[in-house]
Amino acid sequence: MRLTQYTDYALRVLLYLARHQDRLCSIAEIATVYGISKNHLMKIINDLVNAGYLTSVRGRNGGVRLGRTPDRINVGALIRHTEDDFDLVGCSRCIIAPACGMTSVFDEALAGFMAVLDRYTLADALARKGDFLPLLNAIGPEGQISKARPAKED
Amino acid sequence: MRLTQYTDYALRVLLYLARHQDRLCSIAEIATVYGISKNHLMKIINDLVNAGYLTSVRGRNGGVRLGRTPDRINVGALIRHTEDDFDLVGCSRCIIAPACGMTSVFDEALAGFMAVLDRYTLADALARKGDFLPLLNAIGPEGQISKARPAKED
DNA sequence: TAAATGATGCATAGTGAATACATCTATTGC
DNA sequence: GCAATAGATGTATTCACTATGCATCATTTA
Repeated sequence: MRLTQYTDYALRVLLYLARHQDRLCSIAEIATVYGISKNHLMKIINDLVNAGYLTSVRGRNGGVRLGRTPDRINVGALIRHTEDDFDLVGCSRCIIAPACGMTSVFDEALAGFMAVLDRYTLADALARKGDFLPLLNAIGPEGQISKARPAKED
Repeated sequence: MRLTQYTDYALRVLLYLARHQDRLCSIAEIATVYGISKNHLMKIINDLVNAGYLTSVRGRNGGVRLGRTPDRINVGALIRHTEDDFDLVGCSRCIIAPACGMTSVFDEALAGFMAVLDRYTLADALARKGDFLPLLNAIGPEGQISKARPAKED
């Protein structure tokens, strides 16, 4: 059971921008920090821009920033946006589906899952743990992680 | 967000066998009824046999049957068995993971999801909706569905 | 006007699941 | 005891989806 990397990256972008609300960040910068594909990230960011989560500025010295404050970005709503397939098991291809009691069980389980996510905003997630800026700042110019700061639990 | 077809098929097998507890069913029979790969199904069924969910009988006139009564087959436990990857987003590959507040949010959401499934057994699922045997019986010898009985909601 | 940066579309590659194939083992019926 | 049936197991191939790469266009600013 997994969400797509699409959702993963979208969250990382939002978290990063939430920590840098004072300035514009270029897509190249974010891609380098996380060590992921700039091209892929660009598509995700465009999607987030179109959905209103981000604001983009074109041209020289351009970049992106959050389109709303972190307390107005709901995690559940975001995931509903980035994940489009919530057909947990392939009921659409199963012949007993109309009389199958599992469908309602899964519906209820999914509702339980989303209910938790709906309770949190990006601001809540930021507040839940310590600042991760030191981790981001440990990234070298080529995106490699400085081993001086091992990733340990706080 | 999806579970694997592996889980999907495992559930279908259990539901089918729960409706035919009076006799042994061959893997070929189950594969034909659902119109799915017999080879793939065989591996899933073997897995279920090894886990104690099913009992198998080799040789001529052999087949499989439930290894426990439906009320002792917990849906949550089953899915934990058939799904081995619950790393919803790729936290293991994200550098801010140790300080990221999303991990605990996802842990909580996943717990909410599994909590619902843990509350139900196969017997509950069977009781939730009407009998689907008529649907299964509408299958012809080659596995095609008789269109005389459209799949409508009860 | 050139450089930087986002926007967009298409082609390619990687990954993992599903499927197919082959062979072995066990049981039953004749 | 032999042949047929049916499960057990391992390997290889196909397929779908995702991620990535590449090319090009659009926009802004120094």
